[in-house]
Amino acid sequence: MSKKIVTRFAPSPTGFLHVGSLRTAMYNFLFAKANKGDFLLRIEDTDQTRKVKGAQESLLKSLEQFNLDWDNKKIMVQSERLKDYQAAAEKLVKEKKAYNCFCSKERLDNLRKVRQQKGLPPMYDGHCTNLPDKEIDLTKDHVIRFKMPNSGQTKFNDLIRNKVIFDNKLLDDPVILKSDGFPTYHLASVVDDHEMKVSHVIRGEEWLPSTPKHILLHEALDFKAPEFAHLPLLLNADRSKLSKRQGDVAVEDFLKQGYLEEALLNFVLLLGWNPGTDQEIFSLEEMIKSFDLKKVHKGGALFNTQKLDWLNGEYIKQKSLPELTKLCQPFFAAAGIKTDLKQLEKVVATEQQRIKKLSDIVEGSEFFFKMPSYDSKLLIWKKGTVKDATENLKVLLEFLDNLPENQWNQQDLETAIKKLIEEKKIGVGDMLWPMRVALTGRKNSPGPFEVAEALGKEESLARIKKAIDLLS
RNA sequence: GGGGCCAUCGUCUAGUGGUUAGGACACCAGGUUUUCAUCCUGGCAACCGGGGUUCGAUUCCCCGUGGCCCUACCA
Repeated sequence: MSKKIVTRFAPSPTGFLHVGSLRTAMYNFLFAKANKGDFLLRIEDTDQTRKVKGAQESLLKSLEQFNLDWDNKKIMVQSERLKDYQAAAEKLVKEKKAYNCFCSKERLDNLRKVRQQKGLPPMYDGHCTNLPDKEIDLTKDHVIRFKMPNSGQTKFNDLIRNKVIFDNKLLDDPVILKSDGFPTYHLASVVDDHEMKVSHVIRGEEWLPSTPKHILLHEALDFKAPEFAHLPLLLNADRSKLSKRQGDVAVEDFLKQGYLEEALLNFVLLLGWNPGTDQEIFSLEEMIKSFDLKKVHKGGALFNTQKLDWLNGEYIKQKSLPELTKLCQPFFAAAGIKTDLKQLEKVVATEQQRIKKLSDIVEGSEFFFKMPSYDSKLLIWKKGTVKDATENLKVLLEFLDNLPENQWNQQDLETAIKKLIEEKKIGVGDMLWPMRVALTGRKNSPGPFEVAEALGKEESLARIKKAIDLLS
């Protein structure tokens, strides 16, 4: 039996969950679950300056919302493990695999500038590599740098990209321990991945260039390096790495707009992966069943919400009415519309097939709560034969007035009114168009029968009366 | 500048040493419908370029071009 599969998601608590991170977390989750392994969580809060209050809680909440449940009860938090990183760094120094560096920020900035002007790679020049012992004063500000080999190559087999090769002499000596005693990503992630027995590191492509450093670090620490898989990036419309300011990137933003978790997850799943079949809609269980890391793409994918809108519409159509109503309620509330759930359900029913996002529900159904003013000309059907809808509306009004209350539902209304139309030899549209406009005040809206039901008899009759007044 | 990664319709993608290069979204047209939406039918639309290898390359190799990422005491 081969080793247990362990993956991890390791976000930095610097803000809300990013859609790209959502995909990374999901792929890690799916790969682990597809292989009966563990999906672990770690918080990478080693940069004190970028840490945002509440971000960790928000990240966890988002993952829970998407049902990406992690397996360890206790989440590893890097800021609580400083001693381990320091010990690892000191061990490397003792073994001469790393060294103390006292170079000031000014010196480094200048070094970079000079080297760049000369057209050289802006690497560290090794100034502190072989400092004599007497010049080492550990009470002074310093960092620890990991010494990279200056010859040979580091190769590894990326699970998505296959063989990747780097020349060691082109690798910079990375800082692994900062002057504030915190580790950098490189050290912390290596120490932790080993500690957590991570078997597969699945992360964004931006980490590909530093992977040789991580492999060398594992080796220097006598750790066995995990497998690596570097995911393609999510891109803005201009093909740059997906970022804020070109639109929403936080998962929360999308949820606020009325995208459903299932739809967002499904959408992001398909950005860089597909099962090789025509299936496009997946439950989480189906995702786990079909997921295969080998089928992940190499090229980046544009984050284009056109297809997300479609997917979201599909998921909305699949919802049960009570469930959808509950989901829509906050959007109504935000618009100042407070009605009981039963009434709301009728309204939502008229819009379920029509909306792409939950937020569309408000704009689509405003007329239920407040009759908009409209031009009387709108009551005349352009394709119709009747120049004046007044007569038809009067017939309708009288008919509806006499319709028993218990027949006031979409089905019975439709049957009854269509029968009436036939008896009176009125054109279907000549009757239904003005009826619908009378009820909604809109050029486009749900059908007249469903609207009438949702509105109720009293309000429907009142609106038809008003339409007749408007015409005379 | 250096290094790495990548390259099929507008977008997400399938796929192959010989295919009418397939699907989905978007778009367009038609049908259904009182309107819009839904639904059904149809249509438009792609293998970055140049060299090889080969009887034959979209597919394999090389070069180029383009895009992206990295090049921090950020992750």
